[in-house]
Amino acid sequence: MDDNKGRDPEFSTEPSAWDTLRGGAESDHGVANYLFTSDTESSILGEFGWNLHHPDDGATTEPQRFDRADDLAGTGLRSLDQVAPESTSGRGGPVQGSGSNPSLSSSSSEDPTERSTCSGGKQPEMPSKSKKKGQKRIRQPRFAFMTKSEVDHLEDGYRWRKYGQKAVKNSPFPRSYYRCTNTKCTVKKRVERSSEDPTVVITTYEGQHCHHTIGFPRGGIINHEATFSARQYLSTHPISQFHYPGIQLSKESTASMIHPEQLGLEERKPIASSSESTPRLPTDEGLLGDIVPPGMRSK
DNA sequence: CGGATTTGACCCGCGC
DNA sequence: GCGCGGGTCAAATCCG
Repeated sequence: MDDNKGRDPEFSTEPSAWDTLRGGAESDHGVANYLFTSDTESSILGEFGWNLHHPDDGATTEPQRFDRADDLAGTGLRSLDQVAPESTSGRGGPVQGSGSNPSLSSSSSEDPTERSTCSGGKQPEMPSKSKKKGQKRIRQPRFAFMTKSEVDHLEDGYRWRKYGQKAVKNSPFPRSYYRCTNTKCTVKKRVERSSEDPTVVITTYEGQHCHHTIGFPRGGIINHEATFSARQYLSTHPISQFHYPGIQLSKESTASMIHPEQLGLEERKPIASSSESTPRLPTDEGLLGDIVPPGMRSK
């Protein structure tokens, strides 16, 4: 809805972004892409708390972890500018509100961790429409996964507000942009369908929640056990600190596992590459304890 | 009426 | 330098 108009290749038949993903994986900046292969994903997912399966369907997903923006280059989600920790999106308008007042952080989270992860240390407010020029934006860590599902929306225990939708080049399906409704939370996610396989939903999370989940308003549940396990896993597997508990497919979903091979992901970098040894994020200190919902903590 | 969504405009980075 | 494409803003609109 924008510049795309007029030259919108929206319905072109060219390869999709995910085609790029398959073979175009390139981490120009030597950034490590973390991809859970079929070998490890199940265990990791399980321990990770990704109950990416509908209680009835047993749907699964294929997650990929991106520590930095650039890494998404491989996913076709290229050219994701770097967002400075202080400003997830330079323009930080009202909606961006997240940053509105990190220091305000209320109640349960006054600890520094929350500030650092939630607001990313972002400035309380950015003049709208004045993205700091010259300031390279540093993206927050991302975690993407593909889900075979009829529905786009995965219940993950958080509330999201849609703030944009764009036509994706070479794909008949638009990409939707959501951000966490929590004012202190800057987490965002993109949802799009694979142009190649319309049944595949690609969800990319960016940032880390600094608050608790709200549960599943639509009747879903959070797998506390799994999440707890995830905590334990995370505590010993820094790489997995990126934590999104309780992802759940909705009823209509007929999700099933998508194997890397099917997506040509075997061409991607192996899960554990270089920096995995130290996959820690700048803001991960004490993170785990903060992003785990209270109920799970008490466990 | 307030919150969520839609959607056109704008900004920015990157490739050519 | 320019055009393309992605990402975000924000006013308008929708909806409960």
